[in-house]
Amino acid sequence: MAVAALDLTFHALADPARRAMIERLSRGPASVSELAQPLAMSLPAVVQHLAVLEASGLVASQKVGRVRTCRMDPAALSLAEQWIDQRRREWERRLCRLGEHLKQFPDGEPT
Amino acid sequence: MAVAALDLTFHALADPARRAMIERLSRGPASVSELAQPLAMSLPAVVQHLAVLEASGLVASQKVGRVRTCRMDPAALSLAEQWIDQRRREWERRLCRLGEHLKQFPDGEPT
DNA sequence: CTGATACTTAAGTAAACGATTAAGTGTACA
DNA sequence: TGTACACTTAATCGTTTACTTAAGTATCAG
Repeated sequence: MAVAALDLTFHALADPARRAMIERLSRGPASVSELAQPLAMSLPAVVQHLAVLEASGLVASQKVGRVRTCRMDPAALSLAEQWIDQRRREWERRLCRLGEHLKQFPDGEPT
Repeated sequence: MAVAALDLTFHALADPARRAMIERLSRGPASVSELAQPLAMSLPAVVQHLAVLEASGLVASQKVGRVRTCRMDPAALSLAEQWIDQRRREWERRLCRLGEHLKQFPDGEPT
């Protein structure tokens, strides 16, 4: 269940244009045009990237008049961060166990 | 430059099979067959996923005799985690500034 | 030497991606 | 009213992905 959410989130983060959009939105809301302005691509391309970001939950938007305002939602970002952190912790935990183990056998691996 | 590295890392993390492989490797080294065993796909498919993981630097492997042993490298993971953390921090920093601002204008937005 | 094991390589395929251009919709404003 | 603006939709196109099967290579065990 959470698997698919991580799929969408990491996939959304795997593109430099989409990360640039998130970097912009982390500094505050922006319209679609404002998001598109620094990017070297057509507006429809930007909108497609935006759809990927919205599908992942990283970004939400609402339209008022003729301008759509986008804002970042850090919750999806935290989910991804937590997954990474858990893997890193598990890796470190294993190193600790390994160290404790080696202390008992000062002159080489027991097995 | 670091952009391409994040591309590769997030792309590597965007697939459930590859995340499963990393989860396995966070608990210790494993052979290709061991990585493949819980996955519902052919061995060549697993090897292709492994190539993606190695290209991102998340995993390294070496062959001894006929068995290739894979181990996780947490450095690439940290790089991704740092990018996420920076975005979250910037978002939070902006919330703080916004709060300070609103304190000066208790009855609505100044602009 | 023979056979089993552990990959490895190659080739092919269906679907997803990332972009484009062209045309359309709905606001805002003079 | 009419024109510029801010998207929006649709159709298309070349590339990359995520597999597959089939066949090949290199150990190791007896």
